[in-house]
Amino acid sequence: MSEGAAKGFGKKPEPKEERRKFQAIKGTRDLLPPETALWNRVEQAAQEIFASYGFGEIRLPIFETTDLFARSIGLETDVVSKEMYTFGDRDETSVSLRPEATASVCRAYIEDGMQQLPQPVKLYTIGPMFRRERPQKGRYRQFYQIDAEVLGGSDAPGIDGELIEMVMMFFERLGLEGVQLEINSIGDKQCRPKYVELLRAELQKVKDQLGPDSQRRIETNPLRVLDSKLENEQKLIAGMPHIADHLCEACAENYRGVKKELELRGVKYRENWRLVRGLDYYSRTTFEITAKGLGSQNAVCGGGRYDGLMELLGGPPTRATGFAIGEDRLILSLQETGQTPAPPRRDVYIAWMGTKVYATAIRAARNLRTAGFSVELPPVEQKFGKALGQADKLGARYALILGDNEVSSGEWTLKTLADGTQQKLTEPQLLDFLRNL
RNA sequence: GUGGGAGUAGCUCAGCUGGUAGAGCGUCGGACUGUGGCUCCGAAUGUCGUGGGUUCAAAUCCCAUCUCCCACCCCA
Repeated sequence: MSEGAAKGFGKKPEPKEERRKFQAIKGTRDLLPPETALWNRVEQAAQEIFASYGFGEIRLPIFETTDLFARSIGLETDVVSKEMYTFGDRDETSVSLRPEATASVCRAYIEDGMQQLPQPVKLYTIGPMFRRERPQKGRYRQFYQIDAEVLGGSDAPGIDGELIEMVMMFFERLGLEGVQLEINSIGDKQCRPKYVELLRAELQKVKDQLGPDSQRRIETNPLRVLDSKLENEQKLIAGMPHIADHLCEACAENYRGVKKELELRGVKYRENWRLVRGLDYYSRTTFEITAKGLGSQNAVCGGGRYDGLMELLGGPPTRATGFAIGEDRLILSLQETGQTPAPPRRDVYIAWMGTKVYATAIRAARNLRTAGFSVELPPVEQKFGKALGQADKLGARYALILGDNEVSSGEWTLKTLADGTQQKLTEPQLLDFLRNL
């Protein structure tokens, strides 16, 4: 081991911490069986469905230079200004654990020359993100996102429509309950600034009736005031101008197109003119999907179009749209509505006794496993009654009984745990029998 | 970053107005050394989240701190 690798450990004297209990860092957690089976099921479904829409998987670094995120997400956003895990690398460059995936996908698109591929390029990625927030229900400091992006090509509403259809299809396949899609258009570089000014002016008129947070946002980000949940602000906000009435013709046309696309695809949506996304790079269509059983952090998916981002990152002008699913929340919702995975089972538990049969037991286990069965082979000899007890506790379907009698006669005993019946089978018969279930 | 609630065995929790820990479940062992689920018996495991204070005496009262949960905020 190099000296450098050891640096930083055991530096400060630790007086009397001999029996220190280690625990996971705040906001992080272990995912254990059987819950991990549910995670796998979700990720497999995503892979299958996304593949059917022509998406390929991209695997990305978990950390990047800090300015990639600062540039794309926006310096003023909470995510960048106070929630990133940022540290200096050995050579002083500032790097950050990724708080989301879109910036990295765009970086990769440019860096790996994906403009050369047939457009649009459709990518998805699944993995952990990091944000230093106060944990609560459905919110962790390390959380998982299932992310999909459509890069390049046109801004045809069909692209947004298909993307949204895909998530909805995914949720439906999983049996997610209480799914609600909300959409909005927040305009583009042409029309949004004008609307923001108008909104700011209107908000100024009622400034003294707003709370301190909203007052501050009149200057920093008026759109966010629309997001406020404060009871006494609702009436005022309801009277504010709607962005839909102030979109430029191109944006308005595009928004109509997206809604038409959703209707064509039978996707139910609700328009929410107050839906504003928190990340700077969004433009035009934005959407959010909520589901049942989630507490106050109830968005399982958020996304939208970000046509200007690629240029901002030094790439060619490239249209793009995408979404991120909060996998932790998705799974939470599935669990809250009763989708609990069964604990792992064994097909066959091998109850062997007598050192003479051990070799046979090992061979049987290997052959059964090769044939695709889940097999438990106790590593030491046990009392017979206990072995069956273990088989029972592990939820095994069959117990393969191997003792002197079986080995000498060549007729093995297979016991069905559910009803207690037994049968004698030769080794080839056993495999046949199990295969034909 | 700001509030509220909670930390006692692996899990769920009891422990009244201070007298240095208990139940159920689970785990393991036995009754039952070639037939499991039931029943019965037995065992192990806690510096009572951590540190300090009050007291002859603290799981219990006081202060601090950490962690978890929920909400604000923000977002997936």
